[in-house]
Amino acid sequence: MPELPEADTIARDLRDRVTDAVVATVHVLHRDVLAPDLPPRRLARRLRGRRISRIGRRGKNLLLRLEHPTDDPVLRLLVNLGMTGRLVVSDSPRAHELNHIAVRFDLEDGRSLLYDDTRRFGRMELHTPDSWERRDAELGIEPLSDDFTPAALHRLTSRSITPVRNWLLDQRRIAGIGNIYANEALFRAGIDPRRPARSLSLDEAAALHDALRTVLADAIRARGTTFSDYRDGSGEAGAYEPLLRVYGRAGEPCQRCGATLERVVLSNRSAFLCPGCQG
DNA sequence: AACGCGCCCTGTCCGC
DNA sequence: TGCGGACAGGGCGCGT
Repeated sequence: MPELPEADTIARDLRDRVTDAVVATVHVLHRDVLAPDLPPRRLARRLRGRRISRIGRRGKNLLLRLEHPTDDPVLRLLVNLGMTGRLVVSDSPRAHELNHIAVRFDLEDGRSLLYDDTRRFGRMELHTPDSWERRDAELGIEPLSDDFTPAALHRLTSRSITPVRNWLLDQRRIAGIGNIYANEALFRAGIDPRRPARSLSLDEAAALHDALRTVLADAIRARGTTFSDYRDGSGEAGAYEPLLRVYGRAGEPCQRCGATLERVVLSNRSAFLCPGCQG
């Protein structure tokens, strides 16, 4: 379940390994991971000969900047990893473990960048500067940026009646939060995930703001959470899972107050909470 | 128009 | 041993 910390970890790994590599050919093995307006042949034709000049992240999406030796405009490949997407370089020790390679980017140096996705919930989009500008505008604020302040969070939440856990998952509001870190942050802020977003006081919004930043930064430091499927850019698991305080821990005692942690369902998706700390 | 729901997928786990 | 069902949950299309 790659969220912002997992995407960040993968971007850092790939940055070290494939920055300045040049794409030779692209092989699409499962076209359903490509955006509907991106036929495999077009992806291959447009990427051939391009240099991977920069690797970044926007929300939970990976962003590969691809430059051409002539004056062609820069292209950006956006990779949303969905639930089970992985981006691994072929010379990683664990690359042979990939069983569901959907797209293979063969590089001129003989290696390949492999996109593996068991469930094929992931999507790739290829953007021109113009289309990227529009796409970027659809994504919400970066939670680790300077623009994301307690006041900004309070202002954003103040107009929505949806449960705050659901609210946090909407990428148009804040970009990069998924179910794991939404639940973890709400626990640390002492806020019940079922509460309407607009019921949060300024103090509570400030606590949530602080919790989100702490949880995301800690998870980046731990190279992400491997709950079941996530792997980093070398195919390795993340180390944050043991640090989760509520996610996936229904029935266990709360580490803070000892009450039994609960699982509830909001919009067909699990939410986890401590009835003592988040009442 | 904001919001909730069902669907897309496959692998794993659990109960019978 | 095998099988059906629940579950995982990001994002999108649709109905309200």
